[in-house]
Amino acid sequence: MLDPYQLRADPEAVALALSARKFELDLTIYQALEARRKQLQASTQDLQAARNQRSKEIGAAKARGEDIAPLRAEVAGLGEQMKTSEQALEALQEEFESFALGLPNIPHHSVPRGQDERDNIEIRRWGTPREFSFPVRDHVDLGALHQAMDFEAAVTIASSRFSVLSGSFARLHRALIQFMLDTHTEAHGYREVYVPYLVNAKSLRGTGQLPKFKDDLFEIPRQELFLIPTAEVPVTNLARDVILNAEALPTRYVCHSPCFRSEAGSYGRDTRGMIRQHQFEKVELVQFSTPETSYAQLEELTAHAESILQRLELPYRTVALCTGDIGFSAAKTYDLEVWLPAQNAYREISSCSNFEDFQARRLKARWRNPKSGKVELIHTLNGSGVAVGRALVAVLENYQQADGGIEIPHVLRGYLSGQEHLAPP
RNA sequence: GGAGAGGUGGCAGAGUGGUCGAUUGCACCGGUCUUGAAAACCGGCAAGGAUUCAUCUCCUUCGAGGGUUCGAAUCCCUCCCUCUCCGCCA
Repeated sequence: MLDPYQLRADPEAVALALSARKFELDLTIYQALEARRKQLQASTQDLQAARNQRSKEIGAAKARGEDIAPLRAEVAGLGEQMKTSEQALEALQEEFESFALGLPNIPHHSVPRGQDERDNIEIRRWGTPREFSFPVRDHVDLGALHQAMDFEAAVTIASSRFSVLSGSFARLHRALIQFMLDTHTEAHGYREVYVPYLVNAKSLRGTGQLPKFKDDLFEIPRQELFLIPTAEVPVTNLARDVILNAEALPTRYVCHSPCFRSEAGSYGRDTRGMIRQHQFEKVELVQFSTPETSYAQLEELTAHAESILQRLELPYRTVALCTGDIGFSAAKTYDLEVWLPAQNAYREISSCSNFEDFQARRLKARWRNPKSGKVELIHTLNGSGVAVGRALVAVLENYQQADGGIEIPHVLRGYLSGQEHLAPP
C-alpha cells in the first residue's frame, strides 16, 4: 500500500511514478473518492462529537439528581442520523481501500526504466558456461537415465506440473536444502525459522498476494486458508502487528518451505520437466530493516543468494529488473539467473527485492525510532536463497558427464556421505 | 470432540452502565540529587485518523463482528484465539 499522505499531497507525482511501470492511476476516480471521503468523514465526526457531548451532559445532570427526560428527548434523533452517516462513511472507506490495495509500489529511482524483460539490465556475470564435448541431456533425460525422476507417476497421483523424485536425485535435492540452510545460518547470520504452510487471507493481504493475485494461489475454502506460494508470506508476517525494538533491526530470517502456485495463465510455458511446478521447494531469505539501511541490505541479501550459486560453482548473472518488469509490491528487484546448458540460456533461480514500507503499511509492521521516539514503519526485503528445484536442475545439467553420470559439487559431498559422483544405474 | 476459565496500553494487572482512553506496578524518556552510577524524588509516556503551516480541538480503538442504551471496557448474541481437565492422535 502506498503512503496515503503522499498520494493526497501530490497525486500527479504518484501517477507519473506509476506510469513508469505501465500502471495508469485514474486521478479522476481518486480525486472524486477523496473529496467525498473528506466531506463525509468531517460531517460524521461532527455528529459523533455532538452525540458524545450530549451524553456527557446527561450523565452530569443525572449525577446532580436533575430530571434528564428533556435532554434525552433532545438527543433522540441524533443517533439515527449518526448511524446512517457512519454506515455511508464505512462503505466509502471500503471503496477507497479496495482502490488503494490495487495500486502497485512506486519503483525506486535507481530502477532502470523500461517496458518489459528485454529492458532489464545485466549488472554482473559470474562463472563461465562449460564447453561440452558431447550432446548435453536436459534434466528430464538425466532423470529418466537415473530412474530417479518420474513425471507420469506425479500425474497419476496429482496432476501435471508435479514431480516424483527418488533415490539419488531425491537425496541430492535434500542435500541442496541442507547446504543452503547451513550456509545462510552459519556464514551469513540468518536465524532459521519453521512456519505454517497454510496461511490466512490477512497474511496474504499483508505481503501483497491478495486481493489482486488470488488466482495464483491454492485455496482451502473450508478452513479459509491458502497454501503458501512462498515462505515470504508466513515469515514476513512474523512482523505483522508488531512494534520492533531498534536493537532487533536488521532482522534476518531464513526459511525452507514448499511453495504452491496454481500457475494460472502459464499454460504451455515450461511444460517439460521441473522448471515450473505447482509444488516446489525454496529456501527463502527475509529481512526487516530500518528505512535508512534497506538498500544496503538489498545488496547484502542479493550477495548472500549469489554466494549459494558461487559455492555450487554454477554460472549465473545478476539482472536489475526494469520498471516495466518489476513485481507489484517491490520497489526494486534483482533477479539471479543460472546457466542451464540444455536450454542454452540463463533462467531465473532467485528474485531479491526491497519492498520499502509497502508491505509494512499493510502489515502494521513497525519499529520504535529512538531518534524521534515515534513508532514508524519498517522496510521489508526478501529473496530466494535459492529455489531448490531449479538448483537441482542446474546442478544436474551443468555437472553431467558424457555417460550421463553426475559429478557432485564439492560443497554437497558432505551431505551425500562423501560421494563424488552419481553413476547411472 | 466434551467440560470449564479467560482475552484490557511495550509487559504485568485493576476496572461490571456516566469526565475511563482507562487506577497501579514494571519497562522506557527527561529532570533534581551525585565526582560518576545506583537508589530516592519530580515530571512525561498507547495507537490510528480528521483538521491545521503548527498548536488547539475533534473522532475511533479495551480479541473480532453485531445488538441493547441518550451513553458500553462494563449488559446480550455470534465468531476467533489462549489456558486447564477429559477423549483422540504424530
